Amino acid sequence: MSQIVYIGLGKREQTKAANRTAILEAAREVFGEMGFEAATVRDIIRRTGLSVGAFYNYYRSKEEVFDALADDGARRFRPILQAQSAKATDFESYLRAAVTAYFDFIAAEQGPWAEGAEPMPHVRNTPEMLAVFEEVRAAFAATMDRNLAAEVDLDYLAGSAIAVAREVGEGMLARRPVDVAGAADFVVRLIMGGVPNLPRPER
Amino acid sequence: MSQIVYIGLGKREQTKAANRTAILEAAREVFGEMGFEAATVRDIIRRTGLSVGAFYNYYRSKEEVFDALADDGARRFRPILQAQSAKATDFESYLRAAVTAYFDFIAAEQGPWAEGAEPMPHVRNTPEMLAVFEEVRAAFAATMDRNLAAEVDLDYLAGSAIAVAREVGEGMLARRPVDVAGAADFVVRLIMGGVPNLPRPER
Amino acid sequence: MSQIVYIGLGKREQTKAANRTAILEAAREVFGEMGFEAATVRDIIRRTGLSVGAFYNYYRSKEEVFDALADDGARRFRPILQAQSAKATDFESYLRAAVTAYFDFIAAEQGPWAEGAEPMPHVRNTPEMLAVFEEVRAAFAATMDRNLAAEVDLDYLAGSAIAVAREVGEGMLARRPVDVAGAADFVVRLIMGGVPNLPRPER
Amino acid sequence: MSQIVYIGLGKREQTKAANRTAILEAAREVFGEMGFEAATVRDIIRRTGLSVGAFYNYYRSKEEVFDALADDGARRFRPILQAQSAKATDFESYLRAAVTAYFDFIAAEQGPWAEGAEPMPHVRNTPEMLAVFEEVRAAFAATMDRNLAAEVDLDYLAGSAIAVAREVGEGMLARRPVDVAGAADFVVRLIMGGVPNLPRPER
DNA sequence: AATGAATGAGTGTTCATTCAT
DNA sequence: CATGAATGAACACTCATTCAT
Repeated sequence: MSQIVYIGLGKREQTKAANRTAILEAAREVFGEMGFEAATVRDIIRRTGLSVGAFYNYYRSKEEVFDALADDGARRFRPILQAQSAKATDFESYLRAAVTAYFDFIAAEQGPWAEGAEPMPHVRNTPEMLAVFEEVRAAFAATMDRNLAAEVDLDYLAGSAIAVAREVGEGMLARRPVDVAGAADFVVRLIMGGVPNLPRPER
Repeated sequence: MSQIVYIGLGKREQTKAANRTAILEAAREVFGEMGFEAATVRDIIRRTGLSVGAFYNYYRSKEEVFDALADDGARRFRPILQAQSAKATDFESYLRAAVTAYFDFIAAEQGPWAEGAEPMPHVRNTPEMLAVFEEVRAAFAATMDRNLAAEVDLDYLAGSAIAVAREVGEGMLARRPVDVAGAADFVVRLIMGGVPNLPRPER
Repeated sequence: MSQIVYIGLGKREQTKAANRTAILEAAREVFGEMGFEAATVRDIIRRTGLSVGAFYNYYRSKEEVFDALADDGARRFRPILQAQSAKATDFESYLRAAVTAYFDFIAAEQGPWAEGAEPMPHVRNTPEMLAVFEEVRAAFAATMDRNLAAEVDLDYLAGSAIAVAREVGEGMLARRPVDVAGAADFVVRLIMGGVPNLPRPER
Repeated sequence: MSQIVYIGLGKREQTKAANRTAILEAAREVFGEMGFEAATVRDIIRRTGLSVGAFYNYYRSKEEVFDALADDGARRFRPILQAQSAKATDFESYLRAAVTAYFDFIAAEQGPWAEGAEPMPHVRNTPEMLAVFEEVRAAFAATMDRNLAAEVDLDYLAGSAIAVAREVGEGMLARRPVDVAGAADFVVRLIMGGVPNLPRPER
């Protein structure tokens, strides 16, 4: 008596999963570019080719996608950061790995913004970003000297590191050629030793 | 009994200027309390006692008041910055003076944002904001060691310093009590010497 | 020292009042034809030539117009009914006067429904109707024999009288020529004496 | 062990019929509880365990189920009416039997409408409803005095009687306890002898 | 047949902006 | 200039209906 066993997902489930992701990705972009309030559900679905109705088949409200983004962001980013955190023997090497990973990421993603479009948006207060912030803060605490970590203002520090990485990342994307290693080096040196420690750019 | 003689502005001009300012102040409050998107033009004019129509006599759009607000901030902040720049003998003292001035400034302005309100929406790159950036960059160049200044990536550095100041400034406003000196010290030490140089917060 | 005194309303106020009324009338029709739920705000304003926005300048919500209708209906109908009630010496004469007034009213209003259109709608449970119902009930109580009024089921009776008047009124409008007096006579006789008392229609 | 042999309907047909009925019953409940407009197709099928798609296999639209419901009521009620008509010897006894049958019928069906729910939306003139009207008119003609019947406006009368029965029936359902006999008595007496003939309600 | 995801017109409502007064 | 009523595009969201599976 034979029975065919389907492993994995049927076509329907595949499409569903794909749509869910598509909406999520579109929402990430749109929220990033315009902010939560300014972004409309139509802005989001327009990028997916789906209908307004479909949006509500997958998420119950605009707020729900926003929340889902936090989950997803944390879910995708955290392993990367955690991997670096695990490998890293000290704070500096963690920082360098994390910043490099981030710069690689945005360099790879910059595609859409490549030409003419709005400048790389200031993504802010996305739940996703808050999750990343927490991750970074925790990694800072974990990889820093125990004493140091206990004595430093970790919120200010993590916030500053992220702010610098964002700012420099944005500048990096605006320059040709895009120099990930150089930008990362700048960030790491600034954070680790301040101005006197800064790399000298090539002429 | 004598007539008062207005020199400079007629009564008409005075009211006009007063209305402009009233709208600007009301807008600052309202945007602070509800965020740019959520705030309505009616929310703004309601606090001025003027009519919707009058609003459009003074500003062409909601966006324009918003920009005027950023502009106004920058316009008022630039002279302060320049004064510090003139006084400063070296980079660190300039940096400290500038950051302290900035923190004093935002602490004074924060009134409406006081507690729990939405964060100020992302300030767009007003021409005046760019001017502030240039101001800082120039001051960095001027107060730094000639050699150092020539060899460091001043755009990245000025951008980073501003980003850190903004980030820490925002954090500062969210804490009670608001500690301008402590926050400024954090920024200066981070920029001047990186993590090892950071102040230890009081327990 | 002369002063022109405007008596009455300025042009603005006139238009405002006219619009308010226009919306109310349109709402009366639309709610009548489609019912509260099915009726849309757009259905209402379409008949006024105003814009959606204007609707909300006059009424805060769809529900509010509906409620306003009750007020208005009571306000307009009650005086008529009360006048009859005051004049009437006995129940029968009141009933005849009220029914005749109602038939005159619908005969005069039938204009819009005249040709082709939907049959005269069953307006029901409009707050307006409830107000009229109460009026009729009170008038019944007032003009009936004291003993009788106390002993009869006034809710059933008023409801029945209104139902009959509506039904016969509808029939009346569908016949040519429209015979108000005859229809009213039918209703009065049926209510006053039942089938044996009914008028014999002319052949 | 033998095969069960279905006579008449195959299993397929049985399920089909069952589904049709299930949808009809669910719709009766849902329309009763929320009103036609507020009720959604999903509300209906949710109670049947079927899918939205299945709904449309049985009825072409939400409106169609609604009409089917009225139709169904009329179809089931007509034979009852005809039976009374056959039995009745005179007009009054027919009227009483018919009204009582109607009140029994709606009292039995009222289940879902029980307390506080929206009133059943206005029943449209289903062909079956018109048939009921004709039935009543014919029975009036048949059971009335030949002379009387010839001389009275039978359309107005049948319409009035039905309107009164509906109105009082609705009122009856809204009172506790539900008093079929009392309500029927009211209707019959009103139609047969008008106000002076009305029953006196118990105190 | 049955399923349930997809569709998109439609809902009540808001609000920036215009313009007659 | 000031006023505030009018405008209509836009919003988040719903739901009857269709249709690929």
